[in-house]
Amino acid sequence: MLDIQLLRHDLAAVASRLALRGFTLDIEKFAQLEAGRKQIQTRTQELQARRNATSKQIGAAKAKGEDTAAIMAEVATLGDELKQLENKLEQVQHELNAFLSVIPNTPHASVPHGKSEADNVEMRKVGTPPKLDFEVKDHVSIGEGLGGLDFETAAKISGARFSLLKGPLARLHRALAQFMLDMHTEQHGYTETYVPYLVNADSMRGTGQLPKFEEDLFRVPRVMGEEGEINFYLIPTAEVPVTNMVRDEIVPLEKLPLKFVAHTPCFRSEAGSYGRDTRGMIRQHQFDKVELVQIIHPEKSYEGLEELLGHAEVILQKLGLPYRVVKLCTGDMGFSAAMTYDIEVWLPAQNTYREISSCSNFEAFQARRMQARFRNAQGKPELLHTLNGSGLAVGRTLVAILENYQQADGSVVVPEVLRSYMGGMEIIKAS
RNA sequence: GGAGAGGUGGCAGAGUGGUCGAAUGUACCUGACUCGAAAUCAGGCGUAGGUGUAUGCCUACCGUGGGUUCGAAUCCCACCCUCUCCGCCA
Repeated sequence: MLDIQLLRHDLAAVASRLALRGFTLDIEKFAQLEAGRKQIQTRTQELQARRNATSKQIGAAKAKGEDTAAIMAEVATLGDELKQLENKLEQVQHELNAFLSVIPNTPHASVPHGKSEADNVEMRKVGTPPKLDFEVKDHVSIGEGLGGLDFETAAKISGARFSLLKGPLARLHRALAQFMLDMHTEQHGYTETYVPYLVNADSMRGTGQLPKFEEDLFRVPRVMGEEGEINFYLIPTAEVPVTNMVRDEIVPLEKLPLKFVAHTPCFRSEAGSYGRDTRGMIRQHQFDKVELVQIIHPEKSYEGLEELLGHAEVILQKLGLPYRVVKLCTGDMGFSAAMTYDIEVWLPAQNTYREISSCSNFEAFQARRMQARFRNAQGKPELLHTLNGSGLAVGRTLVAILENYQQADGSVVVPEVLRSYMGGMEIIKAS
């Protein structure tokens, strides 16, 4: 959510910044909603003030035992208009709120301008793609060849876009998550958290998934009450429950920054991605991810973003996986982000880099929706900044290991840092 | 699932229809006293919004949403959450 004061005072500037990311702000609609709101609100408050004053008179008069019939008759005439105005005001405020809540964040000034993925800017390449002097297989062939990856059974149990791991590959998956958690808690200063996987609508609104992206989520109906249904939502990322820990909270200044890490499954409906990445584990309805979240002082958030990005990169470095970092352009950034770096890992079978982590600064965009604040040096509540990034997507990391560490005979070498998590196993062979 | 208690300001905790946005304590800020601090004393101290050049004035907010009333923290209804006991249970 953008600051409504900013829109009131500098509408044109906000509109032009949003235009950079391909979003057209309906200036006229905003002006019209605002004008309506102002007029109705002023009139409503006038009437309320009059009603309150008169009611007080009645109270005072009654206390003295005077007759109040005349004043009561007078105030009674206010009732209808006031009720109407109050309803109107509520309606226009709802409209205004709905209007605001689908406006994306404004990009940071340093974000490169562009329309799509093609305009993202490569920051650096780290590591060298392995030279494989044999016919390179993709992770599906490798995994199935090892007898540890089974899409058919997953499809029988659930359907398309699910996978099933067995034996050493299932263990490798677990090893990866453990390794990442250990790195972030022991080396990078994050507090490990275990969080709910089903969250309420307020939490989804807080981080920006709702109201605009409901079709990307799995909704779990909970109660059908008189007021309508109450839903749970399956988390599409641990960002949602972890960031919402500070929703409606005022965090003491000295506790900042809060740094949390969580390993959770993520559930995405992948509506609108029909036909994309249908083969393999790249795009699934369910996948595991280790997520880093920082709740941070506004002046420190860009520093924090670089740091968080570095924490994610270390994982790839330790695993010996080649990757590159790209800075997303204005047109490719997510709804809530002010700046985003993607980390892309090298996948030999695709002969390209594929996204394995996304690290963003949301500035106060999420915090404003969540009313997540801290008490500043003057003792006044002020909005926090929020950051998050994958550190890393576990399934895609598994894919990268299978492909980068594959051998001519179809076996896969276990990266050294994972061996202690694998009971000392150095190589995964077909059973 | 059954029975009961409760949700009020940063925290604790009064308040059962009329100057209650809310006593009191505590925390915090300012001043006095002090070489300085503690203690003491005096004053200040919620959030959001509207409006005005301005001291300011006004509105809303006592879990959430409805309702009754001239007037609701206070009465009524529904829901959410927390706690205690019983039952069931990974």
